[in-house]
Amino acid sequence: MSFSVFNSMTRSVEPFVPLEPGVVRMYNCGPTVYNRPHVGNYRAFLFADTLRRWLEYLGLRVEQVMNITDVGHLTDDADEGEDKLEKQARREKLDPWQISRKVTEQFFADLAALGVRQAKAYPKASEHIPEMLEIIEGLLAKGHAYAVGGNVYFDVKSFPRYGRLSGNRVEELEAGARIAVREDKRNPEDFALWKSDPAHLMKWATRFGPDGFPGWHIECSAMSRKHLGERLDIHTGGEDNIFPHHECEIAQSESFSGKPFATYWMHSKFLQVDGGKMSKSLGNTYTLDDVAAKGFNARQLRFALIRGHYRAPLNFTWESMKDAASSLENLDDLVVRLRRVAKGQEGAGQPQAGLELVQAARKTFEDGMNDDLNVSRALPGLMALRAAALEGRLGSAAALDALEFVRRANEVLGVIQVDEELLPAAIEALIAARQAARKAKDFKESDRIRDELLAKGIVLEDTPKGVVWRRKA
RNA sequence: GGCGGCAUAGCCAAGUGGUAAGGCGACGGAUUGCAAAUCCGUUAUCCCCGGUUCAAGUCCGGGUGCCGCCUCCA
Repeated sequence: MSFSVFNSMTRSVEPFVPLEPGVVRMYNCGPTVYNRPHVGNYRAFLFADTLRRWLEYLGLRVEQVMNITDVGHLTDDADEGEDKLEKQARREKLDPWQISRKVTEQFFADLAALGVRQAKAYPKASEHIPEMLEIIEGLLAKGHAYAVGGNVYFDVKSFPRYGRLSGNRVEELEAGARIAVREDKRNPEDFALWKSDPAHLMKWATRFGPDGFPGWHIECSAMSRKHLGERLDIHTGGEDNIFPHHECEIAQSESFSGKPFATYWMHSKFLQVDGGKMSKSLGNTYTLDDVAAKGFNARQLRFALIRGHYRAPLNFTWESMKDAASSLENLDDLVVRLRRVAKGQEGAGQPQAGLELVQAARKTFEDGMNDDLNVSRALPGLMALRAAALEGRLGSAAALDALEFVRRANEVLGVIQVDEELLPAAIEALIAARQAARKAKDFKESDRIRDELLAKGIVLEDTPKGVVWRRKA
């Protein structure tokens, strides 16, 4: 079975075939850095990371680029529309550049904590103004855009395919318009490539005027072109990006280059919280710190966010967070068990026993991931392996094979504790002291030591073959 | 009003028309110095109403509910 993905453009699952064999050029819509990202944002970024990791598992080289939008978007389309970065800057009494720098650093720190692999580049909108202007000039020259005063608009009527991605029809958009139409646009659905406003703080002087700044969509067209070329294999984003953002990107990029922009459009579903929407007013836009305050680490959050299918709504609750943590603990335990079987400390007598179970587990995992990154379908492969290990159906050679597989699977999941941890000598001594106390039937002392270890996060299990320890999640 | 997605056990969540994966939790039993872990067992008329079919969670029609977009929120 080969890798298939759901393409938002065709609304169907298609086999994934890169333009150039062996290489995938992928552009991920990144954050607007005016506010620290929250669990909802992480879901979208973890989806992109999982996709990249799966492509790498399949042996493809992934050229991944994620943009950092550090030029403020207007909060609305009216003339006095305020931009998010500038609004936040005023709130914090900083200038917008300081805000974007601060939030960008925070964003990278969060990604690192979540175990997200680094993209090839994280281009910033503010550093690609010339590239944007090049496209704008090109669109003007080709008659796809027009300048009015200090503003430049894309002429949507010049691009008949506009609306294909979102399924929106221009006529219907007009009917539903709720924003006062700017009088300088030829048509209400035209969107800005470049705007001018003397009151704007982040601005650049061009032939259109001294106080200009880019429209929202142009940055992605410019930066993807610069870092990945005119044609992309995959373009991702949250489902909210489909319209207008991606629709406009397609119009600009394809009108400019005359080539198809991205082959596959992939969008992740919004995260729900407590069965409803996540919003600042409800106070449920949790950050990594909020999650930590509830006693969960980033690894557990990563697992909670990737274990559902990226295209299905995922309901985030503290209970589901706890479930995920417990489930993950068992995956960690799987590795520990396999290691013991591989060392011959337990398991089936025949080293080769259960090799076919490992093969089946691998197939379950790969079939699931190949099916449009269906992590929920893939995970039972690992769980089945744990059951096999517990039931003593694996021999040492099979366990070794299984360990290898789990290690590889975790290159994709990025959540399992696969490396063997050695305990500090002081802890080892405590375990030995407890064993001595138990032998002497001094259970009061042995239980005291067990509690002491538990407080240090070490759980002891007395198996028929002796005591084993594991780290409490 | 227009476009799109979703609805499966207490909770999370798979499911390719052929008789409901997996996880978390709960309950009963075994095991244990007590626990933990583990083992055995129990835990779903698949949102509602019609229809197609030998057969529907899966297809079709109609409801209901939730989510997203409709000019700058992943």
